[in-house]
Amino acid sequence: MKRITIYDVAKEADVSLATVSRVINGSEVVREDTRLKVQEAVEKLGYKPNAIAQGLALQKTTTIALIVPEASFFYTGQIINGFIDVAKIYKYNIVLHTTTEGITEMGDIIETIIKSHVDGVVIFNDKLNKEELNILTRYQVPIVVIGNRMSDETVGSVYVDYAKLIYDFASDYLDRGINSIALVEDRKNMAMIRQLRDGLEKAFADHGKQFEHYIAIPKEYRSSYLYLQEYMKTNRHQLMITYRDSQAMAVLNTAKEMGIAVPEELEIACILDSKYLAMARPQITGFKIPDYDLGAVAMRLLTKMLHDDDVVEKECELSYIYTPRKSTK
Amino acid sequence: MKRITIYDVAKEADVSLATVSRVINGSEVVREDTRLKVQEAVEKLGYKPNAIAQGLALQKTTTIALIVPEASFFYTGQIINGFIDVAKIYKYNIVLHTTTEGITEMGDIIETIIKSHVDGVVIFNDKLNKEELNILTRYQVPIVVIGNRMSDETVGSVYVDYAKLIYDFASDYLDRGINSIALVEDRKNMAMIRQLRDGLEKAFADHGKQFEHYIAIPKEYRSSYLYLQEYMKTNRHQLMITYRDSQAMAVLNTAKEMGIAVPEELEIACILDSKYLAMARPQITGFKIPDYDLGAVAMRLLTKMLHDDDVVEKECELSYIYTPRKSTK
DNA sequence: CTGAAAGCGCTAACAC
DNA sequence: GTGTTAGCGCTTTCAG
Repeated sequence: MKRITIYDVAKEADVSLATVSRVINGSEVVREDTRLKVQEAVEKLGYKPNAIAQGLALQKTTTIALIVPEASFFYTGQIINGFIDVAKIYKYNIVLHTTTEGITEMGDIIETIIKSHVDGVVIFNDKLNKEELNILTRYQVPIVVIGNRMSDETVGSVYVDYAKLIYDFASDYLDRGINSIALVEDRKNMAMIRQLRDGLEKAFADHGKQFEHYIAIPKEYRSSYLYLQEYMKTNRHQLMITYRDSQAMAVLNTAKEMGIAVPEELEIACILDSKYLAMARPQITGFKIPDYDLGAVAMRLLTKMLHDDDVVEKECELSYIYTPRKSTK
Repeated sequence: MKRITIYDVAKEADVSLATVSRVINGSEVVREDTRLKVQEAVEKLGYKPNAIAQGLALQKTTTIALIVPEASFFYTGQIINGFIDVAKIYKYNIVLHTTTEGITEMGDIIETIIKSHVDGVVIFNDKLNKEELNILTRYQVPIVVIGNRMSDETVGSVYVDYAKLIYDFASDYLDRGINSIALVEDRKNMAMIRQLRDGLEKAFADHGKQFEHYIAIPKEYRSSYLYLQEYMKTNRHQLMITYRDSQAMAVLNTAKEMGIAVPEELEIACILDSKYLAMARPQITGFKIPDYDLGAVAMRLLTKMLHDDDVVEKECELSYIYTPRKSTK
């Protein structure tokens, strides 16, 4: 069965292919009865316009590329969900790219994106260097970055100010004289951690102190849990802040094993909130990061950049919600 | 800056566009010096072949569509990861579609998929009726289904036999005279639950008994946790099996609150294993479902169907790994 | 209101 | 070896 084309429809309806094209694109200037004739033919033949050919002719694909890191798919998943939901509204298809450490370099992805002539790209990735964005820009692909604040002519961004988040949080503790605060790193997300560290250091500096307890989990440890067990044998803090839920749970479990009372002796807070935090006992304090919204707003911003020529607000800061639970006093 | 085409390169290198085409496609029959001349021009101009135009000319897009449910993105995320990893190997792009309850009907997705002329589609979705697959088949799009066993000329499938999984698991308990077994449903994944129920019923039947404790969580409950608390006040079982990790944790937490000893008085097992199961205390028994592999094998199967004309094994059953932990005796 | 024809960028016979 | 040319399926002036 040969795939049927606009030409077949034209013949069937006894009109020119130009007319068929007008009908399927909802052009106003077609007489009612010819429209019906065409629609019947379309129906009868089961014709579906070839998006590839349309893309070629129109010089636009109505698809946009989304780049995310392979890791931490739970958080990423929400971003994708938000993203796709609004992409749908605007009828955009989305092609998904993931950057796998060592396997798929960003460069290759950029390359295929350029070749595929997507209308725009949204990038949620830490290992993001300006260089690569510039290549995209050179090929005039509109870009929205998730997670990093940045913008210029063709790039917009949607982000949460993690530095401010942790600055405010820690300052409150420092105000109350609680100084032994530790931050558990996450190698998977260095840029994010960078921000957290900056915020924390600033909070300490503003209190005339210096931040010292940055817990970097050595590469050789398979899970942060194993290392934290080790670490907590010889180190005690009043507040431990982790990036991921799994790290917070590791700290909590270790504390339990060691008979450290949470939150009385040790308080725990996690940056990235998740439902699992609420399932732990005691429930762990977290910050609701608007992951879904990051995706949704990014896509929304992109459509704006695609359609409105006038200047729009290219930097969107989204806010988090502090969600105190039982692991903090 | 006008997007530069094969024609520009041809002019720059002073050859015909056919030659340029040969070079970029690695045709052997080009003389070395012309090849170099062309490559220089490509480099100088920053030329990237237009995949859309190639798609039109070649009648193939090297992209495949992946349909997943929006919900439960953790498990889904792994499938996507596996899927993408092997798609990369074969240089396929992937366009992602999600079926949102009430918002995006499968029908619409099928429609856009047909229009976009992807080379194949992989579907991981419960609400999957044969009807819709047939439409795809009619337009000769090769399909691989994840999760349901089925196949014919143009469709293959990759799945785990949940019925067998739970049959074996429950039988072992029944053999030992443990009959009070309950299954917690999950409304999000009815087809899966159907299988579990079938397996359980069969196990009971084969032991001359009847399975009775199917715990359906009423729609009005926001979280299964709230309902399970309620339920467990008046119902006691020896073994409770849940589908998701969150449900297992809800059962565990409730048991703790009520002073029910796990696993002494109540055993808990979860079908879909996750790292969170290992973080609970006691750690919860689960079955490692090869989610990543489901995605990877599906994509692998699809490429086979795309390239090899000869018959291949169209049904792949993947096996789970029983992972006993502290919540079972 | 409708048709003819010129592309969109690239590939693939078919010549030379 | 390399160039010419006819599509791939659709959109869009430009005539009529």
